[in-house]
Amino acid sequence: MDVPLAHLDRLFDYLVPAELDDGVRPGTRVRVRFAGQLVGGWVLDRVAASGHDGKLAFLDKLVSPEPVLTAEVARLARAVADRYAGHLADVLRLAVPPRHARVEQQPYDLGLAGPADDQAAPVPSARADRGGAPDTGHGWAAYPAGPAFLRALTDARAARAVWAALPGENWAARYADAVAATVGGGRGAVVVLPDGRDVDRLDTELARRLGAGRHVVLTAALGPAKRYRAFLAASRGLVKVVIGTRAAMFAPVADLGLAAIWDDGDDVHAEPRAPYPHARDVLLTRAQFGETAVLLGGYARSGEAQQLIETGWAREIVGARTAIRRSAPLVTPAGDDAQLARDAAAATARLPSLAFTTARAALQAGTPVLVQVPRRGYLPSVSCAQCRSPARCPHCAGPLALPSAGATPACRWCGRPAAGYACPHCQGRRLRAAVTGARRTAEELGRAFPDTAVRTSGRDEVLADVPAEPAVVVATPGAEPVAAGGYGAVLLLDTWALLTRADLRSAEEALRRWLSAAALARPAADGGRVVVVADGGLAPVQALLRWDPGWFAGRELADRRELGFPPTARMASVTGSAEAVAELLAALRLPDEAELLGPVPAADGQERMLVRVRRSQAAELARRLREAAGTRSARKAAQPVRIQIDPLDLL
DNA sequence: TCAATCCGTATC
DNA sequence: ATACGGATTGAC
Repeated sequence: MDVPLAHLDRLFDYLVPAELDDGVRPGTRVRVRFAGQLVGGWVLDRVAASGHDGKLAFLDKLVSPEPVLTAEVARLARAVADRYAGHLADVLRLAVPPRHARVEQQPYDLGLAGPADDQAAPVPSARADRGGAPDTGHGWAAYPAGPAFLRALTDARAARAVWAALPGENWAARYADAVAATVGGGRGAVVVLPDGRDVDRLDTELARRLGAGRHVVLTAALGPAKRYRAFLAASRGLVKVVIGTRAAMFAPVADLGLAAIWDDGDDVHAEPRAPYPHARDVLLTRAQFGETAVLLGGYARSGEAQQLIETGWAREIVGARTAIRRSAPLVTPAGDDAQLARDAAAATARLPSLAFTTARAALQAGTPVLVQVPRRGYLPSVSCAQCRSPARCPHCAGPLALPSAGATPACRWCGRPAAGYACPHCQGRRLRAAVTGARRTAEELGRAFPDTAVRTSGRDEVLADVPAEPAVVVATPGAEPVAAGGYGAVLLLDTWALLTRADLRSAEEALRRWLSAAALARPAADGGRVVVVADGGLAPVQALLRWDPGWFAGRELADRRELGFPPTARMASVTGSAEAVAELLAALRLPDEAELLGPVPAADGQERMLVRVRRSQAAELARRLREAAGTRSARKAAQPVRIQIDPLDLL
């Protein structure tokens, strides 16, 4: 029922008029009269008798006989709504695209050359054939646990893997291998990718592996008609493989054999609309319902992925140490320099000499150079003036901030002042504000390297690839083009802005971005060099030097366990006007041992409270938050509150 | 005594 | 939300 009220998030029985008897099937959209008005609704089931005591009304109208909500997706949506303390209707809005009547009438054109059968799915090739994209050339065989994982997919077993892609890996080809193996085993697959460029890459690889018309791309960027067409191809069972951005996470693929996501640490996987589900969580929930295999891959590893390994839920697939040595570029830090460390502005205004000479050598060798610079707009935060670790509240481990220059720092979570702060790492007592530095421009680099083409790839214009010729390519994280044959040098600049962000995940995020860029460099043996302008003693820098995302993720997860952060604990944030937040908290029956943090100011003069519980109480907390939202909405609360479970921005 | 209004509760 | 019912209030 499409009513935006928490306490009405339940089933209602309606009589079906005789003339609609055929069309009204589970999964169809209907219109019903509810509390005097006509609202949209979903047919979840047909039953002979109702348990409802009062008198039943008739359905008003069948919107379409197309059963767009499959039983599996309905169940999944309910589970997602429960986990995120949200409404089923909200999740269904995310799961089923708006109807497009014309598309529904048209016969679907698969663009098939001929009928393909599952048995003909190609076997993963041992040799790479990539036309441009870098590759290790060994496929899944480069990973000791790789072939067994593919076999499990072919045998339709529910293997669950966290995959650390080797530097230079053509990850899209490996995902295509995994999808082909799943299809070969007679089952379907859903793959979620961060952005359109990644979708294109996998699309190309899949077309190569499966042939035309065997898979479909589902992204919000397609627009309403194409999106609904792609959706119908899946819900009608015309294709078994759906790939796309997070819009694809609910794709109605029957008999799901593989749920996969690439680079799950990328924050674009978090849905910005209520109830704010994360694609990784949705896919894991799906996998738990069916006998579905899971593939979480990336050059980096998220804390959540690490948790899956440590709890034994998933197994890791990593390259052998020798394979990593063979394919990794040589990474050198350029930032131990005390001078650079003391002054962030100086560090970003000048290209350190090592970075400059490395880039020049790569250009002279006839190879392109990638320069990664962070996007603008990071939040200022406070860190130790001596060792630069982010300053955290001694009480609740929230981030400290300076209310005004020279003032006592205070916690942004619990509001407690942190007078006499001493850094837990180096005992330093002075704090520094880490403000956003000036962004290096492509023009500046052009001056540094005259006679060399400087290209940019970023928010406005994203390049997919660049040729194997000397050029300086300036890119923001996530927009790095793939270079034919790999980059001769990769420079990671302005690392300060990343590392000192007032964000729980800043170190993990920095490493994720660095590894993704560094993975595009040639192997060290072919001259591939990476210069990271950061202190070589920092953990994420160490992880990059050693190319060991697993080591870092393990450390990171241990830290989060210590501090009581997700994913080792479950947090919920309640945001709204002070009055609304107080109202919700008054209605909330806190689980035992739940911790309340805050209030802290949020955007637009709003207020935010955090609730923290152990993971074992996570479901109970979500249930009670739903209940509290229900009592509030039943009392016709005027002001809205936003409830988020494990929000990414735990400021 | 009747209607206008308020409040609480249910919404099939 | 909207709709309805029962209680409450106020004017004749």
